[in-house]
Amino acid sequence: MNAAPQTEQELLERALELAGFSLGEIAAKLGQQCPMDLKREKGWVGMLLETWLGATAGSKPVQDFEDLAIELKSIPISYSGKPLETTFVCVAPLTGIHGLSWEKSHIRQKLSKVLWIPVEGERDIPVCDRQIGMPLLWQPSTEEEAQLKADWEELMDMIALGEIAKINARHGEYLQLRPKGMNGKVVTEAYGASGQPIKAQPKGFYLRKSFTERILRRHFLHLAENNQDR
DNA sequence: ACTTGATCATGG
DNA sequence: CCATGATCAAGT
Repeated sequence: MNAAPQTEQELLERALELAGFSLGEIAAKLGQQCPMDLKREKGWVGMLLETWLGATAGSKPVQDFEDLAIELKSIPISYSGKPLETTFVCVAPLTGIHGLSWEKSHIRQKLSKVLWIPVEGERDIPVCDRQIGMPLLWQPSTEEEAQLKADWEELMDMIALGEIAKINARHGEYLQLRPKGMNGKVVTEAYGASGQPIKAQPKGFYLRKSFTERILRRHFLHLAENNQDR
């Protein structure tokens, strides 16, 4: 519905205007029905915000706001203000990874600039009543990027060595690999232990809650400090 | 209580 | 199948 924002400032202003509205109010403005729960429409909140803000990418493997190089992420928040879920970033490449570096990786590109929009996510709040929070435009600090890079290199080393069968969600301090697919039967091409092609379950990169919690806390604590001065 | 592994919808 | 958008729910 809404046209793509032309500048970062315009995108931020639109996101700021969303704060305080409920998902049901925004859905109504878009002529959409609000689902009773998210069991069968897990991406509904993210799609709603994309539509409202004028995201352009669709299902292309680029940032939501390609021209602005900004990725949009909604993040479900608990009553205590902490993330209720990990954050999916992108699928992990399992083949053709020879010579791939963090600097050239898809995930680094996606995380280079993210507009986080917190949304109430407790299941006892009806979806239509859940309120949208203050947006946060984030770029990884030097430390954060180093942490992500370290995890990424550990995980990608396992993939490159054909150890995909050994990978589980326990690897990686801030970035983890988890199954990504319609169900456990979906398979894709990967490398086996001796370099031979094998079939494996597709994997996705997810940010652990401890990482996103720190992003949110740092930002909103900073705001609180600034407000004390006024 | 919390995380891991599984699952759902949609479009190309 | 691959990509996007994620949350559910079993297991520990």
